[in-house]
Amino acid sequence: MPELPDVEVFKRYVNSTSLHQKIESVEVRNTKILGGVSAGKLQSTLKGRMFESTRRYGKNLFVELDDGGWLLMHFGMTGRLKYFKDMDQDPPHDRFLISFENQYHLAFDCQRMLGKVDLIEDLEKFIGEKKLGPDLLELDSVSFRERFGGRKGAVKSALMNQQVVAGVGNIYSDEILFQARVHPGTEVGRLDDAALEKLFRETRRVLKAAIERGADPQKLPNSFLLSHRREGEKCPRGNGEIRKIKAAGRTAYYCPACQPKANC
DNA sequence: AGTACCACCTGACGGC
DNA sequence: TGCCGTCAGGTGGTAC
Repeated sequence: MPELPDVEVFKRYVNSTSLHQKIESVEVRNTKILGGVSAGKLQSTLKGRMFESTRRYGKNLFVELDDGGWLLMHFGMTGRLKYFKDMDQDPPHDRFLISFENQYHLAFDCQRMLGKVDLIEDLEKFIGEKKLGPDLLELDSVSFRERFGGRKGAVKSALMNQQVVAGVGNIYSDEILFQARVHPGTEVGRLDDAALEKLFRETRRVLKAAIERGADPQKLPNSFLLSHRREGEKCPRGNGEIRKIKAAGRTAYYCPACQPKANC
């Protein structure tokens, strides 16, 4: 689940629940979700501190501590956050639990444990080391075209490559390509400036619409592919039947009628 | 530079 | 009911 829109929603969730309160305790329930930091270091660093602000870059969420430094959260495939008071509300796959002085808790729930929690000193350094491309909501259309220009390979692969542009994964790449009427296997080099411009606009429109609706698939417009990700399902534009293929190593859903393979 | 494949994990689902 | 293979929206490594 957690692509750019989801992580942006998590960021706003942290902003509205967890800032400016003293952290009373920290519990690491499964060390597999830790990045480079040890459980002890994480506990000693967070205890007694407060969260001051948040930042998102691609699919990464950073939470700033009141004495500098950042808590990094990456949600993998199944990560999410939950803020609650009574421990009977503790989510089922709570791997990392922060307890505040106000008796509320923030849980990092991560069923498949592919998410990561870590401590970061320098955001720019982190982004540089990961070689992340620009965040998809931060770059303009010129930079977008530059990032794609001269690349080889399939457009879906490029959209999902965090080193090209950061934030989009399998689900939203399908959505963007559907909205832009581009077949997922289209070679990037076959897209002219107009097509890249269209792709850029649809990327922004899709991501922003998803964020506005809390990244909840149920709340997205019916014109979106997202809730029709089943083979044989009718295309939301009424043009064809949704098909499932392997593209860029992932399962891609698309509408052959809206997204013809003609110019791949 | 790109791609294909595997690994990391748990859990849900369909077939038998 | 139970067992087994397959698959799932992410990332990173390796080999080609």
